[in-house]
Amino acid sequence: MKILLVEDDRRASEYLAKGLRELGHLVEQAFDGESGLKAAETAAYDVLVLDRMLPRLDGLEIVKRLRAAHSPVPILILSALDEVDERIQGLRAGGDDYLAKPYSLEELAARLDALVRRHGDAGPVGKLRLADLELDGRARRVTRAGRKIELTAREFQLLEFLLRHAGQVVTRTMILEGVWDYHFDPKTNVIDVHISRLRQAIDKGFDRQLLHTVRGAGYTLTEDP
Amino acid sequence: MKILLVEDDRRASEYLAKGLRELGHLVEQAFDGESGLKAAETAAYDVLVLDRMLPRLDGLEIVKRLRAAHSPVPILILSALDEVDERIQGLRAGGDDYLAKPYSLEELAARLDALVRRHGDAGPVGKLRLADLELDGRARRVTRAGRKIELTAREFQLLEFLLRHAGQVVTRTMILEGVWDYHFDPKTNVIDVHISRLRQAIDKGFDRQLLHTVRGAGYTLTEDP
DNA sequence: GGCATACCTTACGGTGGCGTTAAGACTCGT
DNA sequence: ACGAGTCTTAACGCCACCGTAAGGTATGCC
Repeated sequence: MKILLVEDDRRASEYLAKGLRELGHLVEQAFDGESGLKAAETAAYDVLVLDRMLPRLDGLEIVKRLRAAHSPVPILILSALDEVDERIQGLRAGGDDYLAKPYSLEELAARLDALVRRHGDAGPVGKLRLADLELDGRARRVTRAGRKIELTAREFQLLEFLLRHAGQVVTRTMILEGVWDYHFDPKTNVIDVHISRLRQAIDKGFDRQLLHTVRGAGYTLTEDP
Repeated sequence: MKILLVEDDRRASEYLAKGLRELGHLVEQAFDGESGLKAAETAAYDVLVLDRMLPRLDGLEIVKRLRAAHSPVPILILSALDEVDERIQGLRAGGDDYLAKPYSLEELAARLDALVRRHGDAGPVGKLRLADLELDGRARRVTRAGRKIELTAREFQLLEFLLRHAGQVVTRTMILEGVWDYHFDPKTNVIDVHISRLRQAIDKGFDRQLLHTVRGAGYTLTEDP
């Protein structure tokens, strides 16, 4: 999923970002409150991770402003302090969860999963499914009709993205932003190539095709023909 | 670990208890506040799970009394409500974490683990097993297909960590945190080396490989090919 | 039908992730 | 203080994966 991480400590930020990326998430970073808020307002994230103490604009202040603007995005707040009062302030400001340093990546990831799940569809943990195609995020495993399918990292990300938007048409631009984190047109056919490979992997040899092209628009993953 | 579960809804209690036991925990149950408090005062638990609303003695009241008696035991509070005020009250009373219904067993278990870990002692030791590979934490002994396998301390820790996350992908960052207790990137290939050695030890000479690489992500221990 | 556009497929070189080996640093027990 | 066992670092080679390009195929418009 797409995460905005706002943390001024460069080292900590890189560390968390790397860890989250390893887990298959798409992470964008901001290093001060102001740019963090701007990013949160501009792009669509599945969840925000905010440090409590930030230069230029405090973490809690960001939360307040976003909530004032009726942004429903789930927010997790990081803090150096494990004081009850700290946590309470975080929640009162509109944060959805709270994690005290030193945080373990594992716990952070688990809470993010839980937050996002609670906020959206209450699907079971990390499992996406369409017809007989199943994707397990935690095990990084894809099966179709029970048979295991080997995917590369990119292919996996792509499939995950498509599954998250199953039934709707996803445009190339959406894919570029959601999977590659490109905010511009690369002028190449990267997407086509990966879609092609993904198709081979998940649809080849099966009767019912799941990955369809919508000419002029993009692609869609659906079981309806 | 040893868990005290105080929940008056019989059905819910049984469900949670069963789930936690399946995860290898030792669960004792109380069905009203009074007996819950008494149990908490008498026996030593690794963690308490309290329902917010309880007959005879409210969950929050139990927390307050235990804290007043300087009991350090970590406490997680369950509640039907996800209101901010509810959560705040729980924390203010001295609870360490808060989980709103509907909770998933998985999330509950994860939070309990996190709570206990944060509170000090490292994980409990029991027996872990995957296919014909068995690890006995107490005896510090590993066997595969009945044959003893000699491991160094690090290798043992590493294997234990992997076994605890059997079936899911563990990233390098997770391993660094869980096994080395590094919260930064050492920029070396320590992990690779140890994985390599561990592989030699547990997989070499066996038909079915258990330790698999997930390129771009990390490693996974699983019996599925 | 012809043309243009959009899309698909295949091939290929570069990159970087991974595995292994070997050598040096460290730790602990004697 | 020495040595055996263990941990970590570094070097090096391999190969899977990614992205680009190029040529082929389908689709829609006139």
